[in-house]
Amino acid sequence: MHIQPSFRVNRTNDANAGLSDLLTAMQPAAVTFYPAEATIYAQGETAGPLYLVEFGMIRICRMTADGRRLVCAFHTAGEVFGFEADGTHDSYAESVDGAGIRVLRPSCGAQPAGSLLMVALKGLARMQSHLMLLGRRTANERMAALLLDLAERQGDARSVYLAMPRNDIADYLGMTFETVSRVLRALKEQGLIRLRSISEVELLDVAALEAMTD
Amino acid sequence: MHIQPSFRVNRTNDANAGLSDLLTAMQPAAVTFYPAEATIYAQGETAGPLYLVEFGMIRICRMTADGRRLVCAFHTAGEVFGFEADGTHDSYAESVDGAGIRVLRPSCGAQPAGSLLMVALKGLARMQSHLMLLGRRTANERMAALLLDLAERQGDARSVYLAMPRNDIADYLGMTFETVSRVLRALKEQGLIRLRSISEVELLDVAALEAMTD
DNA sequence: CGACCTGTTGATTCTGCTCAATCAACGTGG
DNA sequence: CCACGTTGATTGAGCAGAATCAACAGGTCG
Repeated sequence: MHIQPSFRVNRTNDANAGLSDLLTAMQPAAVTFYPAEATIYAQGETAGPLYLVEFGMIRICRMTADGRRLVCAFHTAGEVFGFEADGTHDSYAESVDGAGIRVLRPSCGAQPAGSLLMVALKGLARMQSHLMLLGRRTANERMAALLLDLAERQGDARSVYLAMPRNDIADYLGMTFETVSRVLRALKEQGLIRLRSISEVELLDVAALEAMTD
Repeated sequence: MHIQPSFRVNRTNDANAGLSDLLTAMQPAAVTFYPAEATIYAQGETAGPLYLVEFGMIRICRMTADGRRLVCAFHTAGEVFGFEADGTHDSYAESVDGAGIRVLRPSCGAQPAGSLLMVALKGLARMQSHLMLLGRRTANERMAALLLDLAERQGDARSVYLAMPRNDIADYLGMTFETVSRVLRALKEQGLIRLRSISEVELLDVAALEAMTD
């Protein structure tokens, strides 16, 4: 069966596929700096533009009525966030460690829907993995998956920098920060990782970690 | 701040928003019938067209290497599935109870990216709720959320028909089918629901169920 | 009727949570 | 410089919710 270009997606599966198209279609605005813990948009706020991370780390969160929080996603340099199906944000975005954000305004003539779709589809794929993580994986497996994911995004297969505190990791992995501590210790005692510092993890056995995530 | 039409989304927030646009842009093919348990596409298969559910129910699944399954989504009449970020499906789709599916082929002249994006964004929103469900809700709350979701999609606020077996429900909610049974019993004993039959649930206290989901 | 499949229920185990103490790293102010 | 308070991380003890293991009931189909 044949598919149209609008369906077909870039075979070159680099992390920034579609991004260059998107940028040429947008008028890049200036970079705004958001200090640590600063809010980029709030839950319930009217949605509008998209945001491109230039540097630093961003978390997308949701909160239940009684205060339980889930971190839906972390975003680092080169990633786009701010999609919303209806007019309002049903999640909120905050800077984790101080981040530079560029607002993407659609330029008049261009039709960015194609590249937008591609970025949205990447988000879908990422979320599906996250779903599997939360629904069908143990605490150890979840941590292994996060470490490998971060390592890949940082372009370093051996060492991972944890820009976010334990609390954020816990809310991303669907557990408590105490369990995050314990799981890190467990992985350490299995010889899979080493804790260089509180926010620097050395991956000693990448193969074993990957075996835990599938 | 002003946003472009391509960003703006239909304010009339009916379930089928964007679908009519999509259908006019596509050449609707004939409806294919998939019997219960039939595979629509497999994990690892090359992705191509999109699929529109005409009747019946579809499940989108993922499987870990050691056989743990997660149902990422259920789709009923009027919903579109089959999106994939890269060229291959990293999930698989099956008919739950016998379903009619229409393959959507992009027509040559049209530019379906806009309506496609809208459908994809709806999928994103739905998945985010599912993430919260799996990450931060108890078994009872998860079941309440599913019941309300199905009731809304069936257009009936009082009664829900469960087209899928307990096993599918369990894998959608990230638990075991035994727990599904127990949770249904717990909700029944709390006077929130009534089990008309094995696959028919009457919602006795919608307000209380909604209070459990936020 | 018997085999089988789905669903329910019970008993027990176990993973991860709750509650709580401790510790290290900082920043502040006397 | 040191005492103090704060915050984030680690660790421990006990507990709870859901999983696992197992038995059993009800329906369907050969």
